[in-house]
Amino acid sequence: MSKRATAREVAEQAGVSKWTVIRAFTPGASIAESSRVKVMAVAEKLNYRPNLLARSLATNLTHQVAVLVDDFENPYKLSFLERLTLELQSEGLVAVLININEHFDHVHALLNADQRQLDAVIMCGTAFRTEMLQDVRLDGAAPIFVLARDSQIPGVPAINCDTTLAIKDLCRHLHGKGYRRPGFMAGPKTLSTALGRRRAFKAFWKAQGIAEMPELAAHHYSAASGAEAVRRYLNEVPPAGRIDVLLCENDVLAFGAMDVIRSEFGLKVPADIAVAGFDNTLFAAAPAYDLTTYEQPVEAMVKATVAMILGREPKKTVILPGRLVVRGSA
Amino acid sequence: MSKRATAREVAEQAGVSKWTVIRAFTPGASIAESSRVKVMAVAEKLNYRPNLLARSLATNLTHQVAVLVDDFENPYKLSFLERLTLELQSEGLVAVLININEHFDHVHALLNADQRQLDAVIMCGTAFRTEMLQDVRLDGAAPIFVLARDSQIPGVPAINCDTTLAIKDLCRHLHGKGYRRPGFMAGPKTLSTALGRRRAFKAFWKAQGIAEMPELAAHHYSAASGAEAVRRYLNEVPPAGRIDVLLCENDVLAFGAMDVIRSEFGLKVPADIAVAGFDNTLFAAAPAYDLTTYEQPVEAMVKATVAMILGREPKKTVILPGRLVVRGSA
DNA sequence: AGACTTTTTGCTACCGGTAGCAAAGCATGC
DNA sequence: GCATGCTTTGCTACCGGTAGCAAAAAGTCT
Repeated sequence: MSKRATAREVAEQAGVSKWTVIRAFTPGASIAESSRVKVMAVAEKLNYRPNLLARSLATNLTHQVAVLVDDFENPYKLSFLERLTLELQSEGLVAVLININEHFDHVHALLNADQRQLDAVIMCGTAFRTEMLQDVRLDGAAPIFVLARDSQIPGVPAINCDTTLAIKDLCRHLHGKGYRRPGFMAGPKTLSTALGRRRAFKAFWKAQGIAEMPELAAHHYSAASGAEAVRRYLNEVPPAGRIDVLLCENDVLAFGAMDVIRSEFGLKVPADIAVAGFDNTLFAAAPAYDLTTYEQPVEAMVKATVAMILGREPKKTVILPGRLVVRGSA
Repeated sequence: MSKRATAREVAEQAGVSKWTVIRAFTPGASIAESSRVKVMAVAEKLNYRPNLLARSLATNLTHQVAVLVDDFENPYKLSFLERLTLELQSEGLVAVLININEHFDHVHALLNADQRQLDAVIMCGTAFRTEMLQDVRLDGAAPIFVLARDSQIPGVPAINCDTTLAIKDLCRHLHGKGYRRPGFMAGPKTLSTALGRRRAFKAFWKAQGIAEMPELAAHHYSAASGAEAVRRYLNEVPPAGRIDVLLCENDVLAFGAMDVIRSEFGLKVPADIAVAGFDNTLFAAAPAYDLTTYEQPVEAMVKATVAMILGREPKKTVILPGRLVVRGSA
């Protein structure tokens, strides 16, 4: 009794061929209303539903999309996943969540996605190295999209927030507030996204006639790394020579930085050192942090990605503007 | 050129039958070393890899597991997802992430998972109502597991932290610290998990001769709801009659509560009102909150779940002990 | 009623694998 | 040289659908 009913079984009981059963379940198929009703009654009785696996094999479409994630320390990723799954599901697609790590890297994940015949691959991570992808031969494989990050790979479109504009907006705000000794906290150096943000940051302040810009390096995108970087800086630099504002590459780094600035050094944010972040994580709004930050247009980015996956929009890199969120920390 | 190579094509080029090609890719299959080498060379040349979709259709095993999530506001869910995907992937399984919401409820998700022939369903959510499942007829469908929550459904095992023990541990700690006017903040009332926690809380304090225990009701498991609940309470109750410690059903509620207690009412935590949570979210350790909380044994829970999915362990409800994490907030 | 059109139904071939049987290939013992 | 047993290979049937053609049934017109 435990086996699923198939179209053939329904057909037998309804006294039609299995193709008529299939047609009853295919919207727009040519079938007489009378036999549709008859088939549906039997299908209901036998609890029949079409096997999507078999359909996928025949149509070469799985309606599944791989989502590669490597950064589970950033709560921001959760809202991304929420929006993304929501948007995919509303289009009849489903997300296959793949955790990228030392044991299962991007190449593995792509080959796996390919073998599973997934319709598309969304790379939604931070730490991956695009060079790795050059070596993979994926002839008839699923199209790849890079979400919330730049893409260096030819033919692989990126869907990203306009970070140059974002950094400029943030810096303009900070400059307007009167800060003149800016510092920048960057994540892992090898990443191109980080490079772009840093470049924009330096360019802005140079244009304001400010050349000195300490750079605090965080090894990972985690609060602990942000904390460590700012701890090192504050231990090295005496109060007189310190920065008066710190722009962090993302909110999580900023949280770690604020924790150390306040708890370990007894300094005030923003009075002694102002702090700004990037992402507008859930916690950024909490009074405990009250972080000035920049919000990525998550919904628009996700919609653009899904539109490309569905072929509604041409596959090409899209850069969307975000929104400056001013709060008390800077 | 863009189509994927199939076993048949490899077979033709290698001068063998397609079954020999398949055997070359099947560990432990009976095949001569010489032909294995020959096949592999051609496969490499044509960039052939077996089509897992076709395999799934034939074997009735997809090696995919549905993970239903409905609570994307809790950063804790992210660490759960990380561990879960890691564990699944290490066993050759993959997680299909399904976002449960008003438009796509559990019944939809289960039917969808069934049609996609997924091997198992993990319900990893908070707000779903188990009653809904009673109506679904899933004859030969995938086994369902409830993770990090109780299960009321007969035949559906739960893998959960021992919340009764947890609440007792937490309360014992709070009592030991001298608190005598406890309050409890509960999430949505209809949920059985919430009921269990509340019951354990009341039982403990009653045993200590304390009968008065205000209950602050949060409508969702979100910081905003936690904030709102505590705001309402503090506005209603004059300082003299207030609780001296608040145990929240999860960390996120506790964060919201602390925000309001400190920022809106200028009270000190723990001096005026101590606060404790549940989950040990990433942010619980941050100096800004420094939250006393209880850590669920995520890794053990996830391992137990996957072991049952793989059939290594009998499918039955498992309750695992967690760990009290004492910090400054209580 | 017969010719013609349109709708409905059944069919073959296929998607790319798996399962397990039967035949072929090969080495060994007598 | 031949029976014997093991390894290797090829085969048919199948998993549960889709695609599109051909035949059958129903409807329309004169």
